[in-house]
Amino acid sequence: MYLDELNREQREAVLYDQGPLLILAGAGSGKTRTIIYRVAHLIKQGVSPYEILVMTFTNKAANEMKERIRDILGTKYPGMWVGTFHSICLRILQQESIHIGYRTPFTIYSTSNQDTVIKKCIKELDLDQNKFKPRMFSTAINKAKNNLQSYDKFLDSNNPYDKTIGKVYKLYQEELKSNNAMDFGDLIMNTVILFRENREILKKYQDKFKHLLIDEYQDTNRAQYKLVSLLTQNNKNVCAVGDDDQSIYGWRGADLNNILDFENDYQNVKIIRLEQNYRSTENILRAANSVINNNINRKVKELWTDKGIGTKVHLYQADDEETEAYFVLKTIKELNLIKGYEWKDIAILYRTHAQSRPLEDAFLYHNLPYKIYGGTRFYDRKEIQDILAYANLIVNPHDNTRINRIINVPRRGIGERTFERLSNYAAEKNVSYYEAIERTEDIDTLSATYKNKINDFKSLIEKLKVFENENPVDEVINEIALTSGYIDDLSELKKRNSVEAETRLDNIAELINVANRFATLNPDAGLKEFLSSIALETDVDSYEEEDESVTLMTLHAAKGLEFQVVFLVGLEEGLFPSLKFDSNDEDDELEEERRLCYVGMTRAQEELYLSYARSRRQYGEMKYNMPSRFISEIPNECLDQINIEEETGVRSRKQYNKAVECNNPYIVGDKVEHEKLGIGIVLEIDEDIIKVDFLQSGTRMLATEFAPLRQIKDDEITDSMQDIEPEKKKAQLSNGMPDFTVGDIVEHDHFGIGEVAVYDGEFITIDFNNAGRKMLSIAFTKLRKV
DNA sequence: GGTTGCGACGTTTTT
DNA sequence: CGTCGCAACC
Repeated sequence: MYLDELNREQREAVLYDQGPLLILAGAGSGKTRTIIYRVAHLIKQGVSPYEILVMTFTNKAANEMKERIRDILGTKYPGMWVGTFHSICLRILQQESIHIGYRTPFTIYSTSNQDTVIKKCIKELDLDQNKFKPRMFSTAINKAKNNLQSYDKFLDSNNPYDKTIGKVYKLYQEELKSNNAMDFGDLIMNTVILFRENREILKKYQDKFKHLLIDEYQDTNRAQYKLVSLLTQNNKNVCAVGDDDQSIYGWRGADLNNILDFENDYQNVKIIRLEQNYRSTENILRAANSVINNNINRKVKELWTDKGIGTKVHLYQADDEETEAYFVLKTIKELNLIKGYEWKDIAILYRTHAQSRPLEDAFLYHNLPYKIYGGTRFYDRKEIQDILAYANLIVNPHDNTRINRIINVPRRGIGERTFERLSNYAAEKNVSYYEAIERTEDIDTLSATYKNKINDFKSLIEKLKVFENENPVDEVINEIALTSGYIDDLSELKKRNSVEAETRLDNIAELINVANRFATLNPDAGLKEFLSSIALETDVDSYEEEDESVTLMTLHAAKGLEFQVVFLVGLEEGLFPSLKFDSNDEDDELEEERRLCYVGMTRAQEELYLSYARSRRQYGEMKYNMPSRFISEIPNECLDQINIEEETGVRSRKQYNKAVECNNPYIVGDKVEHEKLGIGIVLEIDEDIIKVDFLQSGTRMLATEFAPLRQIKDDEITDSMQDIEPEKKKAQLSNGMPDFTVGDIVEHDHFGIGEVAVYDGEFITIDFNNAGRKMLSIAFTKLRKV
């Protein structure tokens, strides 16, 4: 009996019969299991699969659910709707598109397509292209759609900036409509509009879906929230599952209040908390719990585990991003060799994609198999977008943006002027580009030569249309690549630039593979379905557990996954948490960063490594960041500091066997020798000025360019030099600074006056009146009690 | 009409 | 450090 496999709370959630149910499921508490068992139970109770709707945020989660429901019931239920918010809405809209003025099939515009259209709008509105970047508008428009706001609200605004947004938004929307295209935001918003304006259609779906289950409810935005509430107006069988501590999509419009206010939105809500964590050891969980405990805006809960204490959370301080990468590499090799972990058991998580590069370099150089998820997305590659533009055109010929993209790709002599004449005609007659193409004879401005060229393009598309009717999708893609001349073009290029052309050809081959897999799995589906499915697909969806390689991904992409070993790298102020917070510490955005940290830490089952670098290249220049405040939020007894001081510096840099280029050769903590002033330690660095604390003569500011300084290597250190540390500490003590306690008012030479917030003997966190919160290493900091 | 070179600019995170 | 867009070149 499947109920035996559940704990008490999980079982209660599965058996709870009618009415709104909120499952607050902590990280690793068996959330997915609970949902699928609930679905299985409903079906066993006689609920038809047709009456169940399960909505998730990622395709990966949706696929996993489908698979596990099938496993547990032993049959496949094709009638059950399980999918992402976007795919569910797409499915509804494709059936009902006529009611909102769209033709079926319409096309979906991804982020990059969106930018293309917006760029065109900016041009058409004659806005200063240096001042107005497409990104500003796409951000604003997406945000508006997430909040169900139309352009009217912006146009009515008194704020000139908002007015401009309104103008672009409006034109953009008209452009989409005439291209018969929708962007991601439209998929949700238009479904809500459809339901609001057509009561009988809404009723149809309300009647159909007797049970709604929503995964990751904490990530719903206003539009998604509205969608759920419309569908559940009459029958309140809504089961929302989520964890407010794992809400990490605020920037995408996710509203934490949707989950925090669930009890107020519905009457007689049953709340079930899943607090037993089945994933991590005690040390990891305690560390994660105490980090997230610093958030104010949350439902208080405390996860527990019976997995045993486990090893402590490891902390490593690196000199720079390269030594950090080397540390990760070295540790992974040891874990594999000594403890027997496999590559696939290990993940490296970071805040931004850019951080993957040094790791990738190190892994490549030392032959460690790895796989990076996300980043430059496969479907965003130029050649893929080009081929898919043809495919989309076959399905939806009114797609002007895509005609524009490929009418002369590869080159077929239809230049800018020719295209302009074509588009002018289309604008004049108020027809789509493709309709204009069908009527080239009417376009007086075109000479016979160019009419012929356009006609050739037309017959290319027409032939592909015929081909598409009779062939599976992978062959259609292949045919496009061939007959468009794209392959020939690349083969030609290959003679001159073999690497570039080679990878592009490989990518096209991979696209054909993807199409082939799709055709095999969905024998009844055609090109239209294939295009919809990949429009909503991301790289993370292709994550495969069987892969024999180490996983690299962003923290966002890691949600929902678990690994035996997790490295969380780049824990530095300014990078993670990413934004520069001034004095207003308890900020929504900071709390979201902290949740992200919590998500990352709770991915680990057995070993968790945290690391930060004292210096890091950002935007091509050296930055010296403080260790992340999140580190100081972890209790000391859970932490195991691998190196502070003895293993940093020259030695590990040498081990990495690579010259570190940098204008300023010093980093904080380096030991240096001055011709006259003797031996000292670098305290602070500001561009090419460094502040050095000399043993004999106190602190001095020096210009690295002129000062007769040299760095002392570790192996040169003589007995007397090794005493630098104890000497320093003694000096501090004799200065009348026995110890600090929280609340002490202190003065720092550079940051000024502040109040001690956290102090653990090693690091001290101070809220400076002017400089904000800083965490400083006590060994390198001169502080005076005031 | 296409290619190459230079300067300005910028980074979270994704369906 | 890269990429992107633009301008001058072939």
